[in-house]
Amino acid sequence: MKPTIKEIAESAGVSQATVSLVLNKRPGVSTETRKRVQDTITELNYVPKRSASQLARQQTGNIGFIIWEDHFSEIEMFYSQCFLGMELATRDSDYYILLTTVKLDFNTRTDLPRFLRYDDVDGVVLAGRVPHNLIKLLEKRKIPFVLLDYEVPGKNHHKVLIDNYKGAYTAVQELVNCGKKHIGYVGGSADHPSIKERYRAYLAASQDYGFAVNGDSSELVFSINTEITREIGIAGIRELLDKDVELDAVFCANDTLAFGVLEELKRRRISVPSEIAVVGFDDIYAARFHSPPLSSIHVPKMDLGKEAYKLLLEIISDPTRIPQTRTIGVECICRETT
Amino acid sequence: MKPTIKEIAESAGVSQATVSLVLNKRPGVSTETRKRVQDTITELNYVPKRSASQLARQQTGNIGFIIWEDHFSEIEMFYSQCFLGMELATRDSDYYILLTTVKLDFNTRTDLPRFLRYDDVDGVVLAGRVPHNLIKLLEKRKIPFVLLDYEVPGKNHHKVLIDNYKGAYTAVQELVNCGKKHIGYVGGSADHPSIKERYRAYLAASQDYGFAVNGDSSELVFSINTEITREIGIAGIRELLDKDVELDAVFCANDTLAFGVLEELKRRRISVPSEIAVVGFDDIYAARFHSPPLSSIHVPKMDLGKEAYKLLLEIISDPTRIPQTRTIGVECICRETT
DNA sequence: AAATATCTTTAAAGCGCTTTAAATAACTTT
DNA sequence: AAAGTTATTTAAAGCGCTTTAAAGATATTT
Repeated sequence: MKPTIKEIAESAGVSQATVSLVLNKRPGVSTETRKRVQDTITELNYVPKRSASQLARQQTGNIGFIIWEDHFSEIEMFYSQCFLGMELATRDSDYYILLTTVKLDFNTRTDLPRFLRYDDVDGVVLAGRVPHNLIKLLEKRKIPFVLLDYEVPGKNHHKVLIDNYKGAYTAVQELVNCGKKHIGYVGGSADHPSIKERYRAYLAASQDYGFAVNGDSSELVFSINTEITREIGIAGIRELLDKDVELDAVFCANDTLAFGVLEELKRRRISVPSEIAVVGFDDIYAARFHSPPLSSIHVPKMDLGKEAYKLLLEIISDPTRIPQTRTIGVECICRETT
Repeated sequence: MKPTIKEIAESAGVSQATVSLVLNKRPGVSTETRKRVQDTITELNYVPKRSASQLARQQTGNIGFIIWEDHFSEIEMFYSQCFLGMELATRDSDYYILLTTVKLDFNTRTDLPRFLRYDDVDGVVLAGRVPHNLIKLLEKRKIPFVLLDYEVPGKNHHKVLIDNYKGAYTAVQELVNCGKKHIGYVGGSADHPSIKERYRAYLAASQDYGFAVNGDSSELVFSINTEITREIGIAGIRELLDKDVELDAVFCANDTLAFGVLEELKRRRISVPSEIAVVGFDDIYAARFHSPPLSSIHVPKMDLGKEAYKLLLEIISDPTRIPQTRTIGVECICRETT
């Protein structure tokens, strides 16, 4: 049988309390005793039992990771990578992560993740778009949580976001640096907070670099409020092209759109990037392997997860802390479309 | 404060033991008492504390899910989907799944997942290719485990596999049904157990349907033992085409290869499927969206996970059980390349 | 040297369940 | 109606830690 703290105490000739103290690296133990205990621990190959310490110290040692099921299965693996980054970050703590998916139209009563139903977590990370009633429930139950790459307009939550504004601005700058002067915008999901930011940055850049005509770049913009697909990208570039305004570059709100744009450009035999340059956003896996390889804004997904975790830890240790937003930087990866 | 079993007992006018009995749906409680207890439980909104019951009953209630980190990040999401299926399956049990990744060249001493280091799991699922020293360690420690879509040649482990043989055979049959008579094979990773099976099935079918010349179909085969990529697919079909044997269809050991094959076919302006039909294996996400959409063998990934979980439960409850293999069926999805 | 302050160490209670063994109640048999 | 069965119920011990309050050592002041 595995040794318990009692065996260690006896074997080291001290009390259980002392062993517990050294186990948790707490002060109040003389250096010699500490060493002696340490040694018997390694000698007897002792590992403390989680359930016992959890019970005694009244915490679960788990943190939940909740994600909309469609997002998890998504080909881009954005949130899976965030999860991975977080998992890596937890490795030198003693938190375990419980990953689960939820439906977007989920019912607080019937669909609640088990770890919430049984109060088995000390905190929760909500990745991407999640049901608002879930968020409300967490607030009501006073369970510490942080939003990852998501925000509820008008609400003040702890969250970690990617720097959409800076990323988009950088993307446009890249285009400008390529000598482009008439930079269009193709976007979907117009009410998504991230997309809004990207659009806002585009607009600002269009002012700053003066490719807005009389302060108005609307002629260069295609923005629609439907789910983002490659087809939307195609439709977008078509509209801009057919409008017959001058156009020598396009910033796309994300890579999927950019693929659509490139597809249509190829169909029309418009050369990229010489005639029209393109840059996307997200730097999804396929961007690198696309032909031509797509220039895009790279998002350090693992870092997002790691940061969410670090923030959550802070909230857990001080639940009264006022909501804060942490922003993760991005960078432009230039490939062959610029 | 949340009520404990003691409050429930008092409120229902019974002993803690009785409450525990009804909590665990165990016999030995009269129907009326059971109901009364049940009612106070719901009334007081009681949920048992996990750590307490775990401690008392000496089990962890966790099961580990280990996957090679490269596999987890893979674009096909094969194992993530398995995980999802498993997670779904656990929802009406009270097991939590702890997901972690390992490096393939991992060191048993330094890289051991925490839940293994601290004995925090009742069982483990190993998804896909995993380090053999990990497997050995689990055996030595007598931790119940099942392999998911993987096997160690010559070793007898509990495992759940996809029916590679049947799938490949079905694929070839599909080609035969299309009226094809000279069916080639393009494969990579020749020493991978799954690929071997697929190849074996191809060979058998070539006999059965008589497209092997004098019992020898080697002229129609391109098989190489390197990592599978699209380029290998291209190289494969080139070799077969340039050999100048009759060829009117190709079965590819997986979809990635098939994409390569289709690319080269398109380049050579060979029409698909009329001149050469193609079928892949795995039915990855991109298969459906490829142009033309690829016919492939669909693998129910969620079912794999679910089955692994069910098998693991059985092993946990009876660790002496002799190793068994469970096979998950597959089906041919016919799209536009056949 | 006595009194006081500081540092170590520990006895013991408590966390919230499960389970065993014994007590009690409810039926059946003689 | 007493004895024997069987079905219910429960007291109490135990799971393996943490933590508090107090005791015991040791060092510092008067």
